[in-house]
Amino acid sequence: MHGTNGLSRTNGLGGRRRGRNGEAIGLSVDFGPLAHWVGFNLRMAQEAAFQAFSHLSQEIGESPGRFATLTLIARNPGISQTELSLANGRDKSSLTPVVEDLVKRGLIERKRMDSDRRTYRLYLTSSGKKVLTMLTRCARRHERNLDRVIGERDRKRFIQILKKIAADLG
Amino acid sequence: MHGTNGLSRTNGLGGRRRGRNGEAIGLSVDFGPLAHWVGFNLRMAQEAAFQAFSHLSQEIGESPGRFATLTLIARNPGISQTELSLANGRDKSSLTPVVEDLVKRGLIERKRMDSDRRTYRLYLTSSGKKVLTMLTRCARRHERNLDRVIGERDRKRFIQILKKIAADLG
DNA sequence: AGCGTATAGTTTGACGCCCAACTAAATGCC
DNA sequence: GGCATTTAGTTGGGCGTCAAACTATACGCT
Repeated sequence: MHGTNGLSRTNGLGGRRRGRNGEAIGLSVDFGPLAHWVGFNLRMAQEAAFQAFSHLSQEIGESPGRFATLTLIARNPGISQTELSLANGRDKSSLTPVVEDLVKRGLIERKRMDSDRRTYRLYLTSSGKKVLTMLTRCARRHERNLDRVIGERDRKRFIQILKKIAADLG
Repeated sequence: MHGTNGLSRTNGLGGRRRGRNGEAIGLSVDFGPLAHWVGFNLRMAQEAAFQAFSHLSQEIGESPGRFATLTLIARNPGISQTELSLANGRDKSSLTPVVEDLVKRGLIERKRMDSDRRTYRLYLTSSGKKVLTMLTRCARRHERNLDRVIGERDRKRFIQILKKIAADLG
């Protein structure tokens, strides 16, 4: 160890680098304009939140990506895969393997429609409902953690802004 | 088309579904608890912002992921790959192909250290600086768009909260 | 009825990411 | 000096994602 290691990730603002002879060194990194930009911080926050939820949901043996999918099916029984993928913000092709897996594991059911034999309709099975209940508990715990970080005062406004970003840039 | 299609993505809040006989249908989707949860909205916002920047940066023929990497090298000349990956919030192994590509295209330079022959030090080349300048212009445009959506009044606080989430959950 | 167009879902290929295992080099301890 | 431990970076496997091409159904117009 030569003194160039041991990066601290703690200081949220890009810390000053303490260049000796023009070289950059550890212990703090200059984030430059990244520190003030929304895009970068949005990515870092999302990543951190996702990781945290991922750990929680892994405790009950479910992948975090399944959660939004199951919730949306539960709230919109009979939803089609395309509608689902739009609501979930993913390409419809990404949904194919997910749906396959959920069907195989008996968490959801797909039915062909009579009137339009192209579309499927998706429904939660009772075992899917059980899993969703557990995942939801998990998510609530996660949300409580986030709420503590954000603070009750700013929470509503914060979510409003997130929604606005998703809507206006979509 | 049977009336079950044409999902509207516009209404940010999970709209009411208009179930006829218990079936869910298009035109609006019930997001249930997802609508109020930070995690979901964080993901949607990040995805939207990323997509938007991706389109902008593709106009100048660069992948959006390169941007933070180049900026961090520019601000911290001689940074090591591990430091870089930490600052950037990615696994160090993800950096290997990126660095390879950037070196091959002449945007950065790697030098072995004499004192510790395991670590590389990364530097921007002059052509790398040119590319970064273009990318930065691009990013500023992107940020202006985001600022318009967020509003100048909330911007500072918003970024503060994002930073706090990344720091506290990291 | 028939043909062109639109739509639902799948397939394929590429990419970026993580994690775990690995190699090479440095450090610490005896 | 020698050997266990730590560290920097790479490799390989797997996963989730997108975009484009594809299949099949449905719709509209004449």
